[in-house]
Amino acid sequence: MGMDHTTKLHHPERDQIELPGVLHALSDPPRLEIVRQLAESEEPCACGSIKLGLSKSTMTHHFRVLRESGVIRQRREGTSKLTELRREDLDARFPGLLEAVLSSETVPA
Amino acid sequence: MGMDHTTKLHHPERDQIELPGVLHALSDPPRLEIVRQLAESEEPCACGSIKLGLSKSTMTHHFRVLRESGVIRQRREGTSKLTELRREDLDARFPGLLEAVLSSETVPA
DNA sequence: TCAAGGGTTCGATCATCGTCGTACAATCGA
DNA sequence: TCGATTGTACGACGATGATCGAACCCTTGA
Repeated sequence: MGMDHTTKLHHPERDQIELPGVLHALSDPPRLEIVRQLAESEEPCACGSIKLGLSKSTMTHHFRVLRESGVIRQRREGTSKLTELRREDLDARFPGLLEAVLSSETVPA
Repeated sequence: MGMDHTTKLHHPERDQIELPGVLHALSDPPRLEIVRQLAESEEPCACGSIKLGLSKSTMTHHFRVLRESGVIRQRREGTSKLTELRREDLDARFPGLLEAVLSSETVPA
């Protein structure tokens, strides 16, 4: 069976999550949409269940940006990869930020 | 005397302020610092009173990004230009966002 | 053992961005 | 009118970023 459940994926520690990095991660519409979908499901969500009409490699890129900035956490689960929002870490580090971002309209203009 | 007090500078209407644009504007450290300083003074502030060790043209660039994304408002006042945060518009559009951004540490790591 | 599903890596491409220096414009004070 | 102050416009340049296709890897199920 697989060892090392929280597989070798660079996740910053809570203290190392930087505001500019988070804001940059969230400033891209596809990534914002990913985050919204993760927020809605509230449960760890398979990477591939989020479809935005982008290629697989582009999705991998976006998930990496989100992960390395500290917005999401990912772990292997069998053949797929489970993704979830780092709500508690974000709330601890930047109180109110995630909620403010999530509560704004999806397609305002 | 000068006519047209709110001089010809593209400011988006409140309704047209977009979240990705705001997040992108705030994701750059120099711009974040500008916003913090504007928030501290709480009064319209001369462009040039904010010094970050960047060239004039770079500062102009950053002010434009902030203005066109709807984060700040600028108007001519004599020889200089007064800049202020669009607190009310931002709060109306994205409640809690500005406060969350401003209340986070300046140099955390 | 092998095939398939799910993700990653790599290189390429094209766009955007941050920064600068120089030149320019506009306003006010002397 | 002149000069000083203040900010803008214009390229330019290097860095970063978003996107893709193709090749590859890893796990599971047959």
